Amino acid sequence: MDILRELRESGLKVTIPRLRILQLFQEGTIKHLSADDVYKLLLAEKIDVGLATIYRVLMQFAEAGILFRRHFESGHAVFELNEGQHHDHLVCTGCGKVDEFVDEGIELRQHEIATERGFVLHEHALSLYGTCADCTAKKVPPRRP
Amino acid sequence: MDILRELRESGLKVTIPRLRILQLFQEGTIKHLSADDVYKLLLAEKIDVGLATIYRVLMQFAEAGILFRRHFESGHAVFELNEGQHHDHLVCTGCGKVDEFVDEGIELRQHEIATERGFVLHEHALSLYGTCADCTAKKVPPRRP
DNA sequence: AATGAGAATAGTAATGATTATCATTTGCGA
DNA sequence: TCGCAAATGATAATCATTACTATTCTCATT
Repeated sequence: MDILRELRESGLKVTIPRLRILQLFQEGTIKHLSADDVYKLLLAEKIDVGLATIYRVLMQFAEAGILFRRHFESGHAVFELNEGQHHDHLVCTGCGKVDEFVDEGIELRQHEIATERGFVLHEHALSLYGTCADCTAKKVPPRRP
Repeated sequence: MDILRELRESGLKVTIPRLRILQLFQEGTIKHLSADDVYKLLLAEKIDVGLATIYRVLMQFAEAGILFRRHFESGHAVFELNEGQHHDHLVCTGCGKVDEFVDEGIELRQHEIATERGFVLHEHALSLYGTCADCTAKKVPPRRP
């Protein structure tokens, strides 16, 4: 299977926790998961796994480029599958929904800005915070993220 | 003084910790300070202040719009003076230096993107991570932020 | 200037997310 | 199959932040 190769190529042994965690992300039911989210989901599947293992594995996956780690200024990290295509995030402060987008113009401009200032750009994080259509309809007030 | 008015207008009483903390930011020697940075700086000035007070005051200042709270995905928050003009950040992963910039084009595009997706935009955070000219010269390797 | 009510403080305990430790178990190449 | 390094689960430790509380301080009113 594809998952197995991906793990082995990263020098990681194929273990139950790693397989299950990777599957969770590949199912794609929820794209952004925190360590605790993963823990609860696995416990619900009656998989005997320690929280420490989850943190370890998520970190290794991020190192290996299998997952991305994001922050969304919420005090805890969330992870999502690296699907090649870079993208930024649009987060609803009402319901927590996360939308994704790519804008070539913004990407380009970022590189120009970095270069103008003598920086070599490695990475960037752009998150927009707002109220989504649903929450606007429900009159959920804006909240600082 | 101007600081006094700013505090009173926010409904905050004028106290030593608040004055000193605000001064730290207004001096502008370092623009981005974490709660712990502030704590250490005040202790160095022999000001008897509790860490809890710092967190409380920084939060109140942020609520009052006197300071901004930022994250830079480093696991802890940093604060900076609200000088009216919105700006984004360019962070060097080598030495931690933080540069600031504003780009009207990016700002505009962000609003368009949010609107296209039915979001009402309240706020956004754009941080570019790279290696600054100095660190490039010193061959400091890139690091994930 | 003295006073008093409520706000603010320092110290510390508590919390939540994450990391380190370590004895035990497991994957997998020889 | 065997053996050993790698990985795991349980738990303690750490780090940033928040909650709690008795004491102190600010400031509008005397």
